[in-house]
Amino acid sequence: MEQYLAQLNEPQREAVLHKDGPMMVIAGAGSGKTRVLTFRITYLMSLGVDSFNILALTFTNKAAREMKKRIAEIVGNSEAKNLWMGTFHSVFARMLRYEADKLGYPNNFTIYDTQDSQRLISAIIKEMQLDKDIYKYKQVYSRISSYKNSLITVKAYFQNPELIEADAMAKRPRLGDIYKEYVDRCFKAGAMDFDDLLLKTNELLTRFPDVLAKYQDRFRYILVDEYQDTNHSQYLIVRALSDRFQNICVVGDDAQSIYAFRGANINNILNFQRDYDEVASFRLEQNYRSTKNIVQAANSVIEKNKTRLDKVVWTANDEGAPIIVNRLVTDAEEGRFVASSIFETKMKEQLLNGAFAILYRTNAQSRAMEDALRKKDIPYRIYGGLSFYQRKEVKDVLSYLRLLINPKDEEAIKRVINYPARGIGQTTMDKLTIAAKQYDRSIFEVIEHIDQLELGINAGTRTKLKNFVNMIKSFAIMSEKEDAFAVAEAVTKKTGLVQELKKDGTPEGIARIENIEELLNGIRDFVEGQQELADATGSLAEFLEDVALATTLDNDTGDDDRVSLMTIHLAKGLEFPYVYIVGMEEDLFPSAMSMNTRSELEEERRLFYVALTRAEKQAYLTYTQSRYRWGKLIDAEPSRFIEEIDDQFLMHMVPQDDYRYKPLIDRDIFGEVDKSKLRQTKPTAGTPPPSHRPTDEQLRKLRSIKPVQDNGQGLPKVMPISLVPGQEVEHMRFGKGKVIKIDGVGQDKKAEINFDNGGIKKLLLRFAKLKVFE
DNA sequence: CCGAGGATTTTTTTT
DNA sequence: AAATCCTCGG
Repeated sequence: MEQYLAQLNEPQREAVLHKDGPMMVIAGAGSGKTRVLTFRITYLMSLGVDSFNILALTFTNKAAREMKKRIAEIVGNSEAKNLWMGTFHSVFARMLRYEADKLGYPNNFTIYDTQDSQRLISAIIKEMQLDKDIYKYKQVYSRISSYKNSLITVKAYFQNPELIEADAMAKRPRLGDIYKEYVDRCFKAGAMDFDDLLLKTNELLTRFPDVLAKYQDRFRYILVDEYQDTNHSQYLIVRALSDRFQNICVVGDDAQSIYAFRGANINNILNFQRDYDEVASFRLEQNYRSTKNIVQAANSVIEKNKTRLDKVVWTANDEGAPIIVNRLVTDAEEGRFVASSIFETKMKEQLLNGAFAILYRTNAQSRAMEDALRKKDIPYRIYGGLSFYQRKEVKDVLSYLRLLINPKDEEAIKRVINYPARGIGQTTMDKLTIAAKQYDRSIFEVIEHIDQLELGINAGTRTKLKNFVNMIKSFAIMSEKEDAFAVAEAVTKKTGLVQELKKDGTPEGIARIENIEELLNGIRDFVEGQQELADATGSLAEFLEDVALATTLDNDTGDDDRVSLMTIHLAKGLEFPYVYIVGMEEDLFPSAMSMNTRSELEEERRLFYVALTRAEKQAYLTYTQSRYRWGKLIDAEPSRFIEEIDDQFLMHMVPQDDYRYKPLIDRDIFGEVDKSKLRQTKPTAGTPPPSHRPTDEQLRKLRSIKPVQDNGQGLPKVMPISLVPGQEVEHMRFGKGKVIKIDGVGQDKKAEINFDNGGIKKLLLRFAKLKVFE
């Protein structure tokens, strides 16, 4: 053990050696928190803590796998295997499988992914004959999702007049009814959506004290990584499980909280010390990842946020090069610049492609980068976007497999009952859906009894339906004897799925066949790989669960050398020597959707902080003057975040003044850049952030910034603002102002506001996110 | 019931 | 620009 402890710095060591009781580790970017977590777990085991009693919750399954591997190297594989480690979703899905019957679910329950959920909601809206322009399925979905993450069940919803009122005000009075129907349908289909995995875990632990006691006793030591990104539902699970032994260790960085949009509540980490008694708190502030320049630049950005814990990240690393900022004319040119810059650097420094990452705010930005990289023959890999398992052809095969495991799976049957086409159309499906509702059975069961029912379906179609059901049943029988791979292969052959694609003959069709083959290979690997593990059976059900909960990063084999392309969200926790942050433009980053409230803007800023701190040696920021958006050329302005970086850490490749009117300076963006033309911006006055370990005096000063309570979290968006004339308000764009009058009702409620420096404006309250002064 | 072709909409981020 | 939805003729 000593040899491992010697690898740690003082605060890291303290965090590892703290044994019992609640503890919080505030870990700055690049401060070695994974190392602390790993060593802490091995340390606990070295003290005799049984690996069965340790639960570690990570952000991706890949992170869990890697940590497990490293622990296995120290304590041996057989011990490491017993650790419960994974994402919240996968760990509790596993737990729910054991306990499903208590909640009335089959233990082979299906996990609906976002697409399944949205399709179901879409269908419900249609069935209820609601206006789809008012009840947009995506909005309804995210609404329901945020209810679930706040533990607002259907029952709780209908008991809460404020929520009902809020939805009614938003012209969606039937939202509660949709919610109810959605939950019922999921239940009947034996399906849980992503949010259910957490919600039902909460339900399980609350309703069954004996179950709670069992898991409390089992998980004596709980560690949670990326705690700043947990939502209320996750928070309650952790609270409940750690309640008995109080051995709860949370690790996180409030400055890297970037998932509020899916319910993450930054207050979970800000209030941790209030939630538990006698919290031991540790701060990891030394960054081992990046150059001084990058660390300080990032600090200068995050300082602009009001809501944060006191923490000063510093590094003993080299000064490093300034961050290079470049302006390009279009997004295509931006791509060419990045590609040629990567090419040059790679040649000059003799680097692998893996040393480079291109990060962007939205997935749509990857295209321009891809095109440029492909032209230069630079291998790359895109993470995120549409995942492999969500591609149509792959999902079709998976739907067949899901159906034979759980015939009640409504989304699966709707997807494949007529693909490949077998003469079962919408009319028939409508009849079946109505019958299923009427008899309170699944569609599959209705078809099984089709001859006893009078559904107005003609004999020919009935035969087709029965054939379909029999085919699925034959697969189910087969799966009792054969392994997952054999079954999957039979499915692709017997359903005529592959023939259908072969017939098509287009390049897309061929690519789709290849994807299906890849899926089959994946299943084979799974079957062969998993059977070595004691508790894994390599069953089809298990494979499907893995697939449903796989994060995009999880599938990364990393065995070939490529440039990485991904959104900044996905890049959290990763690091690369060279990082290109592209699309540094207003309305793109920060996103146009996130500039209405301070808390949203602060989240964007944290996102930028995350992006910058991914870089070890060199960061590049690029922006364009115009870019294609929705197929149209849009003018762009440089992001405010560029200005927020202290100038001394930047190097602009293009002069900043009069950029709109002057033609580009004489340089070849495809190749050489005339270095004499580069301008290092003059250092500005003011206190630069500490470049080496700060003195105590400096620390005290810097830490005197108090965290501000943020109330822009969780559900408050739901609440309509009630304004009266005379009230003082603040608007993100227009600043402070006074309300003159209010008119309109509900959705159309408008306020006339006199802004101090914007004049009189009429704003729809539904859109204008105003801050009200008391 | 099926598919082609046109109209419409979409972009924030993801387990 | 691309994906999805919708309509209409066969």
